[in-house]
Amino acid sequence: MIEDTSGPGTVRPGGRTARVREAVLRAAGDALVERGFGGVDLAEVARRAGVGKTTVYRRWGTVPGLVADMLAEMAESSQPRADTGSFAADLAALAALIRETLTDERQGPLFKAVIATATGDAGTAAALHRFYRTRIEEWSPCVDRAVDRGEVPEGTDAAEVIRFLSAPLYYRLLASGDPLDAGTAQRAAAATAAAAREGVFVTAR
Amino acid sequence: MIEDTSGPGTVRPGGRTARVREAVLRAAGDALVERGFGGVDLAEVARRAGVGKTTVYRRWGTVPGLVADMLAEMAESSQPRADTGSFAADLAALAALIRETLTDERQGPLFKAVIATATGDAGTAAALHRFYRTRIEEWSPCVDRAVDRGEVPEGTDAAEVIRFLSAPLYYRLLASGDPLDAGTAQRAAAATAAAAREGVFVTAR
DNA sequence: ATCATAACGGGACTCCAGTTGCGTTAACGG
DNA sequence: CCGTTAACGCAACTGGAGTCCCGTTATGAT
Repeated sequence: MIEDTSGPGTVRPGGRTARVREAVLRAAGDALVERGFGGVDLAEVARRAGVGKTTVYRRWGTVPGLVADMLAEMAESSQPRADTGSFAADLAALAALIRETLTDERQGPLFKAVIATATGDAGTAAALHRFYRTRIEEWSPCVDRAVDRGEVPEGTDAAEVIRFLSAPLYYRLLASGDPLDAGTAQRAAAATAAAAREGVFVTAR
Repeated sequence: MIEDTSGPGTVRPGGRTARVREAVLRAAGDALVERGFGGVDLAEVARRAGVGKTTVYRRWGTVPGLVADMLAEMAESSQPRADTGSFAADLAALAALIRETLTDERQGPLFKAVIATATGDAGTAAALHRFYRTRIEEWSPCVDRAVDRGEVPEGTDAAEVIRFLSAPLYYRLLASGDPLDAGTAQRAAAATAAAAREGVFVTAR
């Protein structure tokens, strides 16, 4: 199975192909929000995107394939990062941002559907993990600055702090079903800050 | 659409019906573990359970319907609760137990699949939320005892403590994909204990 | 401007998940 | 033990998701 990369075997990501991808990903997102993973069929996505269904089946093949491509797209658009000058306030801002995202009328159901898809497909799972890795890296500087300011101990694992902050919100969204109110976000920030100050997230070295 | 509950309209949960339910739920669990939600069709479940597929379609109708019934079953079998005499140790024991469950070869994939199913079906979601409510209530006494011993402040919300303890483990299982190692469970316990001691989970009253 | 071909689109076709109709089994009340 | 009927099982049916074939469009290189 050796691929011939010589000759005029070019790829064509421009013009029409890009437009088709954009339209299909948008339609797929709409379908996921409305029906969730499981209620999406590619034929309908194709119709709503104004695209031949053969195209969708050929390029993406399955719903998980489509979702994986969506996640690659989502990982590129970056979020604004807070910089208040205080560790606790930075964490509170991030917790509030995550809460707003997960309670958003569109984003909430979309994240649910995407995560559900990832539970059953290795490729989608890999794309999802890449997405969270980039998001976590974007916010890590908040923790690193807090270390520099002496608010939390040297050696604190920034990524682990962000994960612990996010976790309670995702837990409610996906598992317990308890309301995602502002108090929960505040508690998540306060709990993470308290634990970080005590050195719970210091990496053994 | 008024149902006639009078007359000899009896329900028959005994004998054969119970055996069929047991066989079908087990087969459904196996299918969920192997293929995940999305890769399960009721016809195959019926075959593996040694049961007519009409029966499965009539009693449960859809995969989410089946999963909701599984969750009702799961909510009944209770877990052993630790009682070490120390708040930190109790939390560590619970964190370790959750970690073992989620990394178990069968339970891990099963929980993933069940949660994925719940994201797309209100009935399954309700059953899932009931499941977690009962589990959280089972472990709440650990926190209440800690309050009695004066290890954490009066007014600490036991359910919220348990949720915060569980969350990091579920977050890794479902979202970030980072390894669910023993250290993570320990950090979850330590972080929750630290936050609880500082009164983060004290309910405003 | 021209050409080779990557990528798209329409429509017929297939296959099987889910439905329906009806006969059979066995649970439960008497 | 017997009768009623809830619940099950078999087999035929159907609708639409996913596949295939082949013609069309338009991209990118020259």
